[in-house]
Amino acid sequence: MTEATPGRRGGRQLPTADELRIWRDFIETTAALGSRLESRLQGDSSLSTGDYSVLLALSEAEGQAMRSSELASHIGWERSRLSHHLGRMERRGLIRRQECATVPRGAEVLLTTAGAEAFRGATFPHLRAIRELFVDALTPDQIVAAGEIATALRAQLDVLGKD
Amino acid sequence: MTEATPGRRGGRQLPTADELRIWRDFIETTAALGSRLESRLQGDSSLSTGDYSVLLALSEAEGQAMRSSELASHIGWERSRLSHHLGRMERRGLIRRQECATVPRGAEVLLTTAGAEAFRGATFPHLRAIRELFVDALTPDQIVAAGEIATALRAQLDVLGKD
DNA sequence: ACCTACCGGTTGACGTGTCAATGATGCTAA
DNA sequence: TTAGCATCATTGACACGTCAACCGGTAGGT
Repeated sequence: MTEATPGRRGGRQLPTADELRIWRDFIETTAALGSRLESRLQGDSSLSTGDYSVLLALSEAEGQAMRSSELASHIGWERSRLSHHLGRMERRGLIRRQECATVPRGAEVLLTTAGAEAFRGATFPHLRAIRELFVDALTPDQIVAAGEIATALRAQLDVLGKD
Repeated sequence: MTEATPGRRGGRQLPTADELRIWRDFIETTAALGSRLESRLQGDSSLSTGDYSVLLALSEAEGQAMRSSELASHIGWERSRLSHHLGRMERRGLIRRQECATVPRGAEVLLTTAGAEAFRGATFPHLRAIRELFVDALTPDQIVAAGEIATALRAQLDVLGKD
């Protein structure tokens, strides 16, 4: 680097103009990509990506059922978020909740037939959208690079903690 | 199944397992990055990234003022979204709205002193967070690659249209 | 036994985003 | 002129997320 003082990364405090431009492109484009996926899924199946995550997890679970906390940590959500979301999904008939026999004060979340059906109908168009919007947009090298970038960013998020 | 004829990219319909894993890492990590930035900004300045975008645009505008529509297209928001957001920012005293002299039906959005001050206080910590969470996480090559990936993804979003 | 502390889950308040509908006002064409 | 029509902005209804408070129950320590 061009810095004289050997602080961390040369002691530079702020991003350069180029770095900032790339940052904005990157964060805005990935956000736009996410919301495009969201609206594609919505149009194809009337499910949100949140619904999809929940249905995917339940579909793969034994007995198409999971305890609420377990489900939350499996898909990486806070319990409160999941609880609100399950309420909305229950109103739409996609899942059911019932007292858990084994765990006191536990809630068992189960997939309904309507939920399973909605998930089956959503899978193919969703994966196709991922191919069209992500895989087809990039060269194989870029896909690999995207994976490495994600790994590096995740590592930095982890090392800096929740501060 | 559906593919006796060679479609594009060898007729492959769905992403491979590797592509899907990278996709998930990528989209989840970028989303997490965005929300970490959000909460850093919130903690440092009590502003959201939405607030920041609005304040940035107004700060750079002549007379610290802009017409609502102009502002919306400048930061790439729908007008309805902006209107809701401006309502909340106005309640907090960050901006003011008044009838526009030049354009009939136009609303002029102006930065208040409190808004300008909040923006000044937020800038440095925000840029520092971008450096820590993004720039410092990646090698220079990866930063360049991230820019190229963003460009390629954006191009694909544009070519596929709003469907 | 009692107090406390945690644990699983829910709830309410509020900020945020989208969509569709609504004013309010100019522009244009029959 | 007037009947449409586009434009600028707001509004209401709703989905989604986070935060903090809460409730009910189990477990430990005294």
